[in-house]
Amino acid sequence: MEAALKAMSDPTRREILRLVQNEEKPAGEIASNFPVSRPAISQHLTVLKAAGLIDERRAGVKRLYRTRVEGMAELKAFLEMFWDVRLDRLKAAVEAEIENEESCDDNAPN
Amino acid sequence: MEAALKAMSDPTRREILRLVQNEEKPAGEIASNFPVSRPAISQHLTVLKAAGLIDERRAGVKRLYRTRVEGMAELKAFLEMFWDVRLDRLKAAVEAEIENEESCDDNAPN
DNA sequence: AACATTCGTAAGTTGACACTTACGTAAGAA
DNA sequence: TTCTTACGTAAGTGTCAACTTACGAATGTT
Repeated sequence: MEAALKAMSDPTRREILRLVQNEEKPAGEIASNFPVSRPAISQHLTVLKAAGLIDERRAGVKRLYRTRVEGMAELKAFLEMFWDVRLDRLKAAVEAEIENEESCDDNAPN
Repeated sequence: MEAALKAMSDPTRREILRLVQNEEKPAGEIASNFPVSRPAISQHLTVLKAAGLIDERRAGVKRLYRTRVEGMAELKAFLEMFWDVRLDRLKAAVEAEIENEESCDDNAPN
């Protein structure tokens, strides 16, 4: 999960995920969409695979990649959980913020 | 947005976000929850603030932090869009909830 | 005034990371 | 077999990020 979030934090890897979202694509074709070298993309694919966000399949001399739905679902669930705690409080937080803008009291906590 | 995702990819910063999710907390109290030094946490707070994920307020000699709901909502909307849920509706709903704090209906459009 | 508290900032170190070029490997074609 | 295609891996480099200690700034207290 930690690895998945870190993998997602790189823009190149996010674009890779987008490219292989619905269809398998060979590494070379994926790399052709980026200005960096093919080995660089290969390393990104390794990171994504280790994070459980993509699957690899060998077809002859090629290696086909595609997003791993389970991994994406796990990451999504983690973030949903992360936000759900706040969503409960979202309304209250906004309301509190509005009220604080109105009455500027000198709160001295502690 | 890039900054927000990168900020979220660090476990210490995620824990900080969790700590200040509902209430303002001074920097020192936040730092007391971690094994690293106080300046390290101060730097994390700077990163989170630059990413728009937390707000800072000065109260006397202290600095109070808490999550910035707009920033979190933006990041959430971005990720929702990423895993291709048709979330134009939810995004609009969240934004409406932030701006139209008057009409607090509990729409949960999934 | 002098001092204490709370905290950010400066400067330096270490390790991780994204990238490069060079090379190795596996599969199919000639 | 030999050659070519499609890759990953190794090794090295520059940059950035997370951390440390030392110090300074701002506020509150005596």
